[in-house]
Amino acid sequence: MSRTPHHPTREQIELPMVLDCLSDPIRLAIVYQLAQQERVSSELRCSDFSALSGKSNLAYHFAKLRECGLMQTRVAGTNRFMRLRREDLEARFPGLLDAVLSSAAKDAERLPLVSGCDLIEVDRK
Amino acid sequence: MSRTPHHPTREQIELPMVLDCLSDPIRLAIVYQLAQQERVSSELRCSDFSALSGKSNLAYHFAKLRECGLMQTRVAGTNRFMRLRREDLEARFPGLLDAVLSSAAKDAERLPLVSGCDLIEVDRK
DNA sequence: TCGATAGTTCAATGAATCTTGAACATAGGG
DNA sequence: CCCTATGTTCAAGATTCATTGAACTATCGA
Repeated sequence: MSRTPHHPTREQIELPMVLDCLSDPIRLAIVYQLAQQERVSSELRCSDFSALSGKSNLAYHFAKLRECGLMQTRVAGTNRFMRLRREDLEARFPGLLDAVLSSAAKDAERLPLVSGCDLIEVDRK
Repeated sequence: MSRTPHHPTREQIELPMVLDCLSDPIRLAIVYQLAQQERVSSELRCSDFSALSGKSNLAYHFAKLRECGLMQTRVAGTNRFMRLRREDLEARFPGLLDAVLSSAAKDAERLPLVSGCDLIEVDRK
């Protein structure tokens, strides 16, 4: 559990995998919330997403989001801090992430996008 | 077989379904080829995609593309003419389709995007 | 009317996916 | 040093998905 999880390099990011990752409502909500958080701190803990599903199911979705290159995990003590790989995504597929995010924002009422917690208070490390 | 297949209304188009549709390489290739074709005629027959897979598998993917609102089918005799629902997509999720298409174009070598037939000669009806 | 063509529909199979709970590993606080 | 909190991993289940071939429908042309 101590090693940093595997992430693909920028060039290894594949379009179908990215789209497939974003097509799951829970993962879309995770990415959406991470994007919202970028204005404040750019990182969130796993437990910040507990409203979306159970721990073990979230770990499964986190793994998929890492494997497809959408986000990165930094291990710090017993916490994992996740952040969007925005620069890599933008270099690889310009405009794609923002187009998906603004589409998701437009449909916020229909999607399980983080009911309640708009922005999360941050005070860490 | 004579009735026009079901299509969702503009407002019924859902983001996760659209992304899921586009995450399949064959469907992405279909959409990509339809977009290429827009410069010439905006419509293609089912058989124009026969390089991608067999007839019955293509019918399966066409159905998914219709159900999620990405394309429309017009029945004309024994042919079906398909075209992108670009205006509806643009109204619903502005910029999304173009972002995906330009991302696909950037990765054209990695994707099964219509080997060979760049643009298809059109002379119909 | 007969035959060929264009697509769909159906059934079946194997693969992949999502979800859950239990067990596990690791770090931090008393 | 124990106890707790944070996440991961594993096994199992149910569901969905992609692919294939065969059967079918409907239209057009000779």
